[in-house]
Amino acid sequence: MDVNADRKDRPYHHGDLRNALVQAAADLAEAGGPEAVTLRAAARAVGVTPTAAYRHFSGQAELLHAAKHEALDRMTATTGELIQPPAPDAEPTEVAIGRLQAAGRGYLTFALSEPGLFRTAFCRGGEDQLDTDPEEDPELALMEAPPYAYLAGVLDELVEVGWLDPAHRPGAEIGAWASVHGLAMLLLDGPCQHLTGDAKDKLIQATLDLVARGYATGPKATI
Amino acid sequence: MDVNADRKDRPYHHGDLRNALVQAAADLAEAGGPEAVTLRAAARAVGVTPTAAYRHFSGQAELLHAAKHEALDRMTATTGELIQPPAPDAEPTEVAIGRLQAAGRGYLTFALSEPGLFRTAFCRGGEDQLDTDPEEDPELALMEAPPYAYLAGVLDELVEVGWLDPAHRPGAEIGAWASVHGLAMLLLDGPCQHLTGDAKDKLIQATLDLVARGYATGPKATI
DNA sequence: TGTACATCAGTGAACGCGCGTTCACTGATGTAC
DNA sequence: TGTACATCAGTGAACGCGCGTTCACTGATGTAC
Repeated sequence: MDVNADRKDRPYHHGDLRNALVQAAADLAEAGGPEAVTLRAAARAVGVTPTAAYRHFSGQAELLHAAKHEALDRMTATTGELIQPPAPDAEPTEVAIGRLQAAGRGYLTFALSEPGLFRTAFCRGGEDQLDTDPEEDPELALMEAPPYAYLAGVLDELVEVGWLDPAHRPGAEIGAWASVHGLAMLLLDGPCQHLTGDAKDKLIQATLDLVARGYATGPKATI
Repeated sequence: MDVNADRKDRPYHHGDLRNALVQAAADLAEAGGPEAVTLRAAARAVGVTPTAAYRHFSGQAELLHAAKHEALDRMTATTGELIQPPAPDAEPTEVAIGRLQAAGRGYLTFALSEPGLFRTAFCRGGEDQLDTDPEEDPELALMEAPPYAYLAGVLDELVEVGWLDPAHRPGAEIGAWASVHGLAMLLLDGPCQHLTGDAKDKLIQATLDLVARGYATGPKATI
C-alpha cells in the first residue's frame, strides 16, 4: 500500500523531504479536505518520522499553509487545461463572453470534481497562526491570486470589444470571482448539494449568464 | 464563569436538555466556528455529563446538524433586522433594486460580524452521516432555505416593476445568492481577508451593482 | 589525498490533550391498579 | 388516595484514538586543514 514503506533501499537522508511532505499534504487534502492535512499523516505517507517534519516546518499550521498553496497551484493547472477556447469564427464580443464563461465553467468543474483540493485552497487557517506577517500589501496579494489575475485579462478583453464600459472595469474581477466561487460552495457543501447534475448545470448556466449581463454596460453590449 | 456550574440547585432532570444543548452548540459555533461544536463542550457548557447528550442525539454528527440549523435560524433573524427599508419616496424600480441590494448587504454584514455562525450554517458535514435520508426532494429543500425564499420575493418585485424580464425570472435566485455568498467567503477566509474595511465596502458595492445590472433585462431597466 | 569535526537531517520513545463513545449504574417520574 | 414498578433521563468511570509536540539521540554529510 505505502510506496515508501521499503525503508531498506531508502537512504537515511531523503534529499527533498520538504517538497515530498507538501505533495503528501496536498494528496491528503485531495482525498479528505483540509481536516485531513496532518503532520503525522503526511510524514507517514512519505515514510518518515513525524519529528522529521519539524526540520522543514515550524508546525502543522505551516504545513497546512504550504498545502493550501499547492492546492491552489494544482487548481490553476487543472483549470487551465479545462478551459475550452471559444469558437474562432465568432464575433469578438461572443468570443470574449465565451472566454469569461469558459473560465467560470472551468472553475466550477474543478470545484465539483476535486472538492478536497478546492476546499483546501480556500480553507481557513494555515496562515493566521504563522509568525510571518500576513501579507504586507493585501491589495497586491489579491491581484496576484491566480483566478483574479486570469479574470483581469478576460475583463480587459471585454472592454476592448466594447461589451464592458471602461468606467466599470476597475475592481470588476471580484464580482465574477465571487459569483462563481459562491456557486461552487452552494453546490458543494450548501443547500444545492443534493441536486441532480442536470439541475446543477442549469444553475451554473443561469449564474454565468447573470454575470455576463452584469458586465453589459458598453456600447457593443447586446442583451 | 460557567452559569450552570451550581449543580446543587439544579434538579436531576434538566427538563429541556436537547434544546439547551443545541443552544450551547450554537454558542460554541458563534465563538469558534463549526470545529468548536463538540459533544463534550456542549455538555460541559450546559453542566451535564457527555453521556447525557446521547439521550437526545445519536452522536456528534446529529448535534452538529442541529447546530447548523440553529446557526441559520439566528442568521435569518439577525439579517432580517439588519435589512434597511428603501426610501419610501423613490421610484418603484429604485425601491425594488434597493431591497435587493439591502438584502445582500445584510447577508454580508452578518457574515462579517458573525463569522462563526456564518461558517457553521454553511459548513460541511452534520447531515451526510445522518441515517435519515438526506432531503427527499432536494429542489424543494433549496427553495425553503431562508435566503432563497427571501430572494424569491425580492425578485418577484423586480419583475413587477419591470426591471427583470419575466423570462429570466425562473431560477434567478441562485445567481444573487451565489454572488453574495461567494463574496462573503472571499472576504472572510479567502484572498480578501486582509483588506481594509473601506476596500471591502467597495468590493461589496461593486458586486451588488453587478448583480443588479445582471437582472436588468426588463422594459423599465435603466443601466 | 586523508582525516577530524562541526553541522545537518533524520530516529525512536514519550508526553499530554480532548475527543467520541460505551458500560453498568442510579435517581426521578409517572402510571396502572 | 396510595403504592409497586416500568420507564425515562441522568451519572461516573473508563476505553481507545490520533493528534501536535518535545526530548535526547544517531547516522550521514561536507568542509577546513
